[in-house]
Amino acid sequence: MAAGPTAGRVTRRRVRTRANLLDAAFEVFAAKGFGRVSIEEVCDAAGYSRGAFYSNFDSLDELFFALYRQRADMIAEQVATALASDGPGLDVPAAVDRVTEVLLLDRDWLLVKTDFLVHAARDPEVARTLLEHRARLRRAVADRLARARGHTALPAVLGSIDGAAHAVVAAYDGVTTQLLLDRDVDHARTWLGQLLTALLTDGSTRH
Amino acid sequence: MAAGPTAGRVTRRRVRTRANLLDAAFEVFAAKGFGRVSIEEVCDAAGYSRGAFYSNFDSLDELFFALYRQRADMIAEQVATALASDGPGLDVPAAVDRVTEVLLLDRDWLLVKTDFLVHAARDPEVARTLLEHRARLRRAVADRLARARGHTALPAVLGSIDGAAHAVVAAYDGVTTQLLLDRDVDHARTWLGQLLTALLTDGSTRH
DNA sequence: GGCGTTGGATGCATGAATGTATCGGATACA
DNA sequence: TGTATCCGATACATTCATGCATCCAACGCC
Repeated sequence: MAAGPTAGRVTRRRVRTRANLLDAAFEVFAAKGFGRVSIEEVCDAAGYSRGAFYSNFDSLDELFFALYRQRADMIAEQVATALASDGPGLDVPAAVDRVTEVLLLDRDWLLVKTDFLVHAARDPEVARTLLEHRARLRRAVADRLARARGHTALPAVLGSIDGAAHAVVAAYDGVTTQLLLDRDVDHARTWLGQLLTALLTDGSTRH
Repeated sequence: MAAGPTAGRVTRRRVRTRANLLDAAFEVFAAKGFGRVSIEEVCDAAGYSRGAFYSNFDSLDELFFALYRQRADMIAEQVATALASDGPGLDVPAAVDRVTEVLLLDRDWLLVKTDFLVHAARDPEVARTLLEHRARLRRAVADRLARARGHTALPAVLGSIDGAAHAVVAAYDGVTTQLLLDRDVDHARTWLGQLLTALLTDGSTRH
């Protein structure tokens, strides 16, 4: 952890600069990628000097980690609230629309998240954080599916509701990859909708 | 492009060192990630000095690009042959097994591929190369599905055979992400099998 | 096997990023 | 308003990677 006062004295100024550094870092990381960003670039973008940085963080890695947590928490909350509302029936298209609005909101977040994935893939400690985030998303989905049980059928191949939730996250990951490459957000949204429909609804209409 | 002889004279030695550099680069990139690797590290791993590197490549980026093309071609070919064989009927579990054997062969390739994705996401030129690779995979899958038409039903939500092929690749991407995080190859294989089954076969058995 | 060409090794100069130590100004609290 | 503390700026030393220019050895071709 960074230095910080031993306990009290949460200086107003400090939280502001910390937030500014995180915001600037998000921009810069999204634009150039974690591996190609220097500490100084972040500081320049935020309008501070390196002294400010080292006063708040120990390394770029730590900043990156903090940044991910901050944004991931935000997203997870938004998804949860987007799914928590309305009754027991599951209107798949409507629910999908609401969720994709959040999950595929901006490409910048996907870029940063994928950078973080690459990071996590080589550090089990970091991986745990990312897995937790995914678990939160899954839980939100599973909760929603559980309330819809009996109203809507699920494919048996996926096993439990938990399996279905896993599938939803996998579909999200798959569409993310495609979106990162073709930059077509609208197409990604409809495509994710189709995928989820294929996975979650009765697919008896076949050809 | 790197210097290289003006035209002829493809020195035997040259191709060998180039191949050695590429192999070493694969190891090093997989282990540390593209963003954290220096030219000298690659040279050390390959047993050459930087002079050899600059004689064969102009930059780390170019080496990385060449490395990706090399491996991607290999994989695409393997997948195509794994799917081209046997008759018109589609035995999903068997086909899936054969393909996952290739696609989820080693984690190192997935690591490098994801690094490359991050790279491509910020450079449309590079993205095109990756999209071509994915298109080749899709085509192999679509060809296989086309031959199975009439023998097996496909979900209508996915639209055409091409849509189904897209879905297969998306599932692959989704499982890749999960595998990078939990490092459980066996689980990833069975999980990919379930997903593909859910996407491609008649899901009339529901609960 | 000799000779001209090519490939790779070595040494050096340059630029950039990092981390730290120190200093001046802002901030919170009495 | 005064003062002790904290925060961020500046300057510096150090390390590291890069790219080039030069040199020796291996190679291909006759």
